[in-house]
Amino acid sequence: MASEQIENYLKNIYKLSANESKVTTSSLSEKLQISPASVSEMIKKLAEEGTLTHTPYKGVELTEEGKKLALQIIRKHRLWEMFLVEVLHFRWDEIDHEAERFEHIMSDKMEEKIDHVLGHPLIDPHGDPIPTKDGEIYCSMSYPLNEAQEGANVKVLRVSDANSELLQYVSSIGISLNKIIGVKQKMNFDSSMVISIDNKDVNISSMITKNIFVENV
Amino acid sequence: MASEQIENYLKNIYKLSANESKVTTSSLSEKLQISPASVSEMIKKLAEEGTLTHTPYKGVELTEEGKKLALQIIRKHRLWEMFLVEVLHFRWDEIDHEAERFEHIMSDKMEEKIDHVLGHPLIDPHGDPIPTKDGEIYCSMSYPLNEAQEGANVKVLRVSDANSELLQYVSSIGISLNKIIGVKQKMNFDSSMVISIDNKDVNISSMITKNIFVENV
DNA sequence: ATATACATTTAGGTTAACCTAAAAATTAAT
DNA sequence: ATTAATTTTTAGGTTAACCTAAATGTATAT
Repeated sequence: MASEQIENYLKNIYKLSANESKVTTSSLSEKLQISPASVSEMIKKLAEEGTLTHTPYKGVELTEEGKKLALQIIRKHRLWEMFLVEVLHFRWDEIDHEAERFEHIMSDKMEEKIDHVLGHPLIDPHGDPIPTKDGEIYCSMSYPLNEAQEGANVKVLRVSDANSELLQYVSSIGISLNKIIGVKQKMNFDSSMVISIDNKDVNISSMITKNIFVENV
Repeated sequence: MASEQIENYLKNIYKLSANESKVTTSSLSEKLQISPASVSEMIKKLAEEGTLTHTPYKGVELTEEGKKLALQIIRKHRLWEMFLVEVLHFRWDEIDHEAERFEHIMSDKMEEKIDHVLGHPLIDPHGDPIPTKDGEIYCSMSYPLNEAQEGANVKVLRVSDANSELLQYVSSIGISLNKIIGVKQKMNFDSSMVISIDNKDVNISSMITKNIFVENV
C-alpha cells in the first residue's frame, strides 16, 4: 500500500505533532533530513492521497486514515524493539536504529507472532507505549525529571529514545525503567540536578533530566 | 553497499547456477520475473562492477566477489528462515516468502545474534545448508527420492523450498526432515511412487519425489 | 507600513529501477 | 549455407524518490 518513504513521513509527522504545536514543512525537513523542497512535494502528494491536510505556514495535520497508518508503523516499530531486547538481547541504545528498517517490511502475520511471543506488551524498552492493533494508545502520567521536587523520590517510567548516546550514558550510571531515583539537589545556575541511584550520587545535566520521565512514589 | 535489487540478482544467479549448466539473460529474466531487456541492462552493470562475467548466449558467471556477496545473502536468508521456525513458530511453507524481504535489511550484528540464539545451525528448516560467515557451505550426500531403489529405506535430508504448496502438502502426509521413508513400489507409467510413512502407504507423484532429497539408512 | 528574514513552492534536473517495441546477433534446422 | 527461431541488446520512455537554485509568499520588527 503506502511506500516505505510515505510510512516514514507519516510516522514522523505523528511523532512531531506529539511534541510540537505545529508540524511545518521545515520542521519535517529538519527531522527527516530531506530538503524542504522535497518535503513540500511529498506533503502535496500526501494531501492529495488523503492522509493529511496542509495549511501553508500553519502546518500539517494527519487525517484519521493518516493517523491510523502512522500508529500501525509505530506499533510495528516498538514491538520489534521489544523483541530485539527480549529475544535477541540487544541493548536499548541499539534498537531504534535496527527497528527503523524492519518496521516497514514486517508482515501483519509476523507482528501477531511477535506480539504473542512477547505476551502482548504495553510498552517498549524505552517506556514508550505500544499502540494496540486498532490504534489505541496507553498514556502514562509521567512528567520530566527536571520538574521533580527537591527531596522527592521518583520512579523512571520512560526515557526518550531520540539519542542513542544519551541512552547509553543513562544506563551506564544505573538508570533503567522502574528504577527509583532520589532527587537530592537542584542547581539553579545550570538547571542540573544531583540524584541518588543505588545510594550513589550523580550530577546530571538538564539535557538529561528533560529526557527522563518519572512518576512520584 | 549493493542495493537490494543487486543482492537479488546475485542470489538468484548463484542458485540457478547450482541447478542449470548455464545462467542466461533469459533464464534469469524468467526466474526474477523481470523483462529480458531490464535483466540485460543489469547484467551489463554488474559486469562493470566486477561481480560477474558475461558471455552473450553462453551465460553469466559470478566472480569470487559476486559469489561471496551471494553467499552472504543466502546465509542471512536461511538463518532468518530458521529463526522464523524455531522462535516464531512459522510453518516451513511460510518462511521463504518472509525471509525474502528480511535478508536484505538484516545487519551483520543481527545475523550474529540470531546465529548465536539458534546455536550456529548448519541447515535451514528445509535442509538447505547455511553458508558460514566466510562463505563455506556444508554439502550433504543426498539424492532425489525418485532415484531410490524399490524396497529401500531412506531418510529425508532436504525438501526443495521452491514451491510453498508442495511443502504444505508434503508435511500434510507426514514428511518432515529426518523422517524415515520406505520405498514400496515404483510405477513405471508415470514415475510415481508408493512410499510408507509411519506405517501408512501413500502414492506421490514424480514431481514430488524429485523435490525430496534422501540418503540410505 | 514596509523591509527584512524566513518559509514554502516551483522549475528543472538526477538516479536506479523498471517497461515496450524494435533492432541486431546467434544458434539450430533444413 | 541459408533461413527461421530464439536470444540479447538498444532506444526511448516511465516512476518515485531525491536534489539545487530561483521565485514567491508570509510574518515580524521597527
